[in-house]
Amino acid sequence: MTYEEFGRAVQLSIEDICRGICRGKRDSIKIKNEDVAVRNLTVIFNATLELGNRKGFQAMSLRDLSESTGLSLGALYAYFSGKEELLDLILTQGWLITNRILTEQIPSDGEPLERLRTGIRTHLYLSEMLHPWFFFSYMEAKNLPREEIRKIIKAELFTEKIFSDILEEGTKLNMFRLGKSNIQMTASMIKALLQDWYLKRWKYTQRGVSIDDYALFVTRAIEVIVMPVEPSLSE
Amino acid sequence: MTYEEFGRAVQLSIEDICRGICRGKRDSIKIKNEDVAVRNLTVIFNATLELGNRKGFQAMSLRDLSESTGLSLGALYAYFSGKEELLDLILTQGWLITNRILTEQIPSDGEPLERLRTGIRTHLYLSEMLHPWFFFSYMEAKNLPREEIRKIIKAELFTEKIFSDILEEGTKLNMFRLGKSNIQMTASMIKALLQDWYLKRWKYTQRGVSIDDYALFVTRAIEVIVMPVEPSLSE
DNA sequence: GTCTATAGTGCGATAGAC
DNA sequence: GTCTATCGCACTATAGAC
Repeated sequence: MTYEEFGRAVQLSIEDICRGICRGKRDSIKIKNEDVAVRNLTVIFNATLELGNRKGFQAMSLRDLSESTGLSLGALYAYFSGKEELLDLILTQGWLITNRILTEQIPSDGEPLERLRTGIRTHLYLSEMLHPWFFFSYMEAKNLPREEIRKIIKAELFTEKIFSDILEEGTKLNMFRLGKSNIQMTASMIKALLQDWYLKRWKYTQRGVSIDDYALFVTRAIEVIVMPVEPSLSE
Repeated sequence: MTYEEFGRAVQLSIEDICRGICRGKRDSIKIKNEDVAVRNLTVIFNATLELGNRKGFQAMSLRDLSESTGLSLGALYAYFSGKEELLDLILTQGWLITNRILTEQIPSDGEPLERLRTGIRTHLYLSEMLHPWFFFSYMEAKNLPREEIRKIIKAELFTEKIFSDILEEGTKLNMFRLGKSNIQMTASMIKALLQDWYLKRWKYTQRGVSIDDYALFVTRAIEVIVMPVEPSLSE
């Protein structure tokens, strides 16, 4: 699977996220016309992610957001009750979608090696598709209230567990060769490499490293570590 | 070398950083008594790093800082001209020290494998010793003015180059087996793993993974990738 | 060198016209 | 649904007493 194929298979955008929110919160949201609500909420979210990733969510004022969206200060409050709720909406909804796609796309059975490869590619592709959201939620995590932080930590560990489960099964089947403590460390390492893609995208873009190049590199690196005999990185 | 040994060899603390600043800025700083200046600047820096890492530098008010340091609002302004300069002081000085220690500790000649191992350990140990500073500068980087961001990017690439130089030399000497494009990707991967240590320290601490455990894991993982025959990760 | 008091600014949020 | 106008508050930074 390449990123292009993934893009065709998984139609997904910030707009879909917004539609989900509108449906879910038809009571609390003050806008009755769904098309208007979805359209504006999409503009608001994109602007929030852009401003937040550039100067930080705290530093972004609602006046900035107003200017950037073309909506007035007053109008913004028809879509959320305050800055705090805006943050919560973005994070919660993104997290729901991420989990759904990861669970859907990574087969729960089959060859561990194949599942490992699919897991790595799916996570990379998803983070590419929702790059502003992934970057935002990583960078803002530490500034959140305690309850939100617990959610984010749970999400981090959930993703890691997807990989450690695969590694564990492969080890049981004697296809991977990892000691018990190294299973968790390796899963953690996979996560770190997946995150580096969206945290340092400027670097990879600048070097002409495509997401499929990166996926291939990570896959091979992990395979060398978990497999008894090497598919070598050498050219 | 273990972390404990490193700690004895490299005496270093936030206080030393502050003394460097006081000496360097004897003109602009309003405090004449160096001992007082160093002591208070140390308190200010530690509090700034703690508050900044918990709620974000932008969200930290000087009132927070005043309460946390025990100095009054007015007194703080004897040590820096404003929030912006405070940020600049912390980042610039930390960066100077980091570069100095990395350059000092990683031998510029010798066996590439040994230099690789030393480089990994030195960076890990240094980031552990100055953990609040490393975490802070990573997380605040994106919110900085353009000129500061250029500095940080330069620092990122500088560290990466230390590793890609080692990998390149080892490849020339036929001790490592890496294609040209994989040299840079591997160096980038090393950086990502080094950064994961200080970005997710809560996770590793929680799991009882010590910094020396982590250093060993990373070293072995990288060795499996760069070396033709494996020192295996298996137990 | 450190304090208290306060000036001036820009924020989040709301009210009420359209 | 969206606007403008404005309230009350918290912020950065400074002035001047001690």
